[in-house]
Amino acid sequence: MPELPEVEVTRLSFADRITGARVEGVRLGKPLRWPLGCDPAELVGRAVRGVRRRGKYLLLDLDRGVLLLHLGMSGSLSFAARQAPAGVHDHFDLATSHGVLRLHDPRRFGAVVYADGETAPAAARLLDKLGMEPLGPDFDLPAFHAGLRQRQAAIKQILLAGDLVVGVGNIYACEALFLARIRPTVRGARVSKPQSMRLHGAIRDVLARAVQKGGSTLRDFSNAHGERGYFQLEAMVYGRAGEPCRVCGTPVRWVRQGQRSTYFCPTCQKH
DNA sequence: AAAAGCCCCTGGATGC
DNA sequence: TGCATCCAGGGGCTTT
Repeated sequence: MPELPEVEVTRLSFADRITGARVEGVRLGKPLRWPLGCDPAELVGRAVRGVRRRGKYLLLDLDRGVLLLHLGMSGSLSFAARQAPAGVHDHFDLATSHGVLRLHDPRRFGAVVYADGETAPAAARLLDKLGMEPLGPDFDLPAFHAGLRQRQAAIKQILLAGDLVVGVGNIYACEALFLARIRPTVRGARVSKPQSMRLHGAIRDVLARAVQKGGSTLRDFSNAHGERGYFQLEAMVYGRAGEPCRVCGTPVRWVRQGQRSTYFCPTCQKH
């Protein structure tokens, strides 16, 4: 579910309210992708300094240490003064003096990992290989183009890999490639300078607009207030196989790339 | 080194 | 109604 826009929308929806809170307790449900990495009791009493995002990870800064949260495919966070009793898919609660932060994640591909700092091994293992932040000042066009040129993989796979640019998942990779008029199967090494320039702009544009719309809610995503996103209504190709391209009318085509679905317009995205 | 597959897990939609 | 199959927003790890 959650790509960069959904993670950022989630962050914005509770960061201010949890900042300054004191941890009062932790409740763990069924196992997530990785173990927490510390005794939950150790977290009690610590203060929440703020919430940052790196790629699709949320970093909950404590006065000592950091909690890395990842929403996986089906995760969502809620933050409320009073939470209902935990449901079968609520696998992590962080009770604080300002309210309870709860991770709901049916598929349990998500994770909550404690590390003594973002450079500590438990965090660095996950964060060190991440690429450029597409909405940040470090999303450098020459570096992006050079990074693409040295790879033989399909352009869409390079975007999803996250080691060149982070946060672009299946929906936004399809959408950005459509906006840039690039065929998802083109090898990175064959992407021209004008194409990578368009793609660089399209990634920023589509992610920023998605944040504005509250993200995409395909099934059940909602921010920490329980509000849904609406960007899916503006999708040009994602999930629209067989439907007419919104630009030229050609039926949108579906292909499989590395066990993921890819959608594109064969006319608008010639190469 | 880079690319391609393999899984982790649950649930909803579809088809017979 | 019941059961099988396929698909789903991710990504680390293992194998080529």
